[in-house]
Amino acid sequence: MSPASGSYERIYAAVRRIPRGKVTTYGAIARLSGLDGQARLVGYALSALPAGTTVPWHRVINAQGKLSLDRSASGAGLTQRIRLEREGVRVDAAGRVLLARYGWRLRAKII
DNA sequence: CTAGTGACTGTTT
DNA sequence: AAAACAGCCACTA
Repeated sequence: MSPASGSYERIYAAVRRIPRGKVTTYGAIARLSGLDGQARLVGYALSALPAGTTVPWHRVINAQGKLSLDRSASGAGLTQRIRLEREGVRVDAAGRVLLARYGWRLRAKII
């Protein structure tokens, strides 16, 4: 891998700013990275992360408050869930998180 | 160069 | 509440 694209670095930097025990959405990371409206690109960048990365990618979930990797609960999906719970973030059986309680910097869009 | 794809999102069925 | 649509843009073939 080595995309050599500066966008990835900005995305990773934004993800590292998420405090422990908090979560945020792909759209919010995109905005913090100067890539407003390009949530898809954030997901693409995270999928390219190496295995031993220090980037807290597990704190990034979708705008519906659910884990995007939840399906089949295997591999990364299970890892994300375990890491979140270890930080004190409660994850629903359906892979849902209460953004109203654990969300980080999600205002500034409503009204 | 074109075409297909995706760890997304908001709106409309 | 769940599914379908369309918009968005970088990456790969």
